[in-house]
Amino acid sequence: MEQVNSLGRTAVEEIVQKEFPEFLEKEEKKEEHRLPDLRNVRGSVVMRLAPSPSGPLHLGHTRMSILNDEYVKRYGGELILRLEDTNPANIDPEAYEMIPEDLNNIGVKIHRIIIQSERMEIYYAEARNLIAKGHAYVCFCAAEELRKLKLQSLACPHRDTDPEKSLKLFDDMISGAFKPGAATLVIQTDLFHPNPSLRDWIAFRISPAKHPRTGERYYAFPMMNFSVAVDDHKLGLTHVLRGKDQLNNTDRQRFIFQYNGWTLPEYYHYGMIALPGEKLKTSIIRKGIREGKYTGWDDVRLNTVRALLRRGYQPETFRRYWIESGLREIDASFSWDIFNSMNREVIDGTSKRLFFVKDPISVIVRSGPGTAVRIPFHPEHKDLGFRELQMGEDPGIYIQAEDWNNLNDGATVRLKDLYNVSRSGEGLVYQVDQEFNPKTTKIIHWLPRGSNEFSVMKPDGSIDTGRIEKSIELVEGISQFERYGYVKLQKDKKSALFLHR
RNA sequence: GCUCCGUUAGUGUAGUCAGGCCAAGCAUAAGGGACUCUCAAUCCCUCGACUCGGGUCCAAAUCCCGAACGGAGCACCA
Repeated sequence: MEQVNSLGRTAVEEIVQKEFPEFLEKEEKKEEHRLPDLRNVRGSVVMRLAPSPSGPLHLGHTRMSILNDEYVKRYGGELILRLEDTNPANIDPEAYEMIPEDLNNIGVKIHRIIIQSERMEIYYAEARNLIAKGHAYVCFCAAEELRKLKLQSLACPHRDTDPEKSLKLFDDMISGAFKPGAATLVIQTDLFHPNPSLRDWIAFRISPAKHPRTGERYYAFPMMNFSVAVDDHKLGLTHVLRGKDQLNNTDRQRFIFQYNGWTLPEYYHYGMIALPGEKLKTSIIRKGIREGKYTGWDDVRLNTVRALLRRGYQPETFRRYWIESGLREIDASFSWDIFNSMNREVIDGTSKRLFFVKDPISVIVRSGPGTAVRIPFHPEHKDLGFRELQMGEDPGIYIQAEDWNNLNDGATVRLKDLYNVSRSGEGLVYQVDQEFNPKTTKIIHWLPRGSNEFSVMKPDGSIDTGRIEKSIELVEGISQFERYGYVKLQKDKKSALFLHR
């Protein structure tokens, strides 16, 4: 093995090519992760994304977005963005714009946008339809009361109201005859259903909050289980991808399909993904932004799509990650290690290298020749160009405090791409004719005195300060600061956002 | 407590529907090495898993039963 290794890569490849061509072929067949086929696809598919417009999309949303997009692209058909704004109390008017933007930015193609608050008459009509068939009734029980009865499989006093009267009561309800909380429309299912959460469930409730889009036009709003079932059918969905947390809801919605004789879409319930770190609820972030704790929805500390894109994560990375995660029903935790590694793979080849000296200390190099060095922006992609570090007359340089502290008196270190120096007291001394051996001499990066001040904002909220090469003027976008990590440069060229190592 | 779902290495997954080619593949992490004037990238090697117990079968990660563990739901939220 050692012998083989000592040959170097090209030599080994040549030998393998000559002697064992079949190995190389096998190598190329390396399979990409592929999503499983969907059941019962007839020609094309119709699928949907159904976020509630309570804020912009976050990391968790990208999974369903990418998966749906992938399948629609595979089979052809339509991807519908359905904004579920039937709870006026939980709507951010700006989200109607932010969500399509976020989707577009991660490369998800939306064919049609549906807004539920524009479809209220449809829901009312379907509700009347079910009431008339005796599948729903207007209930005046208190929330607690109804819950208690259901747990005991007992009917509430309003369950037997005849359809005629229920229809009248429903019209009263939506036109504002009852106080908030006083009346609901309940779907009749089976009081003896073994799963208590499937017994008679609420389809409409009164919501007095002013709706950002419909104002005070509507007084009673459908619950998601009702509007989702109606829309999934009316929009002709063939396949529905949703989280496991929706399993009970799927079962509830089946009743609507069954009562109407509608054909069910194919449902898939993928497992929950635990996002590491504190789970920040949209409402908490919004509050934080208002109070100035966060700079906005794209604050580097947040896991919103806009924050992650701003830091330099690539649309391709989201896609690869979620395709690899697939549709499994197992709960898993999100792995930043793997996510970052995928992103690194996407960006490395085009990320220009720069020296960023964190916590710089200024030291003098005695008897060093004033000189300039020319370094490629990328060690393997010389076509990305070169940058220059100019020592000039000033014998002073910056190195990282950490590197200085690790350097014993008399010890030698390599100033990358320059020359060797050794520590002598509080300064460095140029080492003439010192042969450089990377195996024994540690390499550190450095900057000529006079380099620009710079700071890096990190996702944990901390800030690294230091100095950056003047040639940052020639670089934009994502850069790799050597021995530090990948960052996204800001337009001002005075700061960057930390991406990952 | 009730209902439903799941359980492959530290992490993410392939394989499970149609049992044998799985003494379990890939990625990532970790350790070692090659290369390299970055602690990056690239390349090589190593480490490491079918939750447990029964059953069916010539043969089980794969089918059946049970247990344990984990998760989701049990809202006039979505």
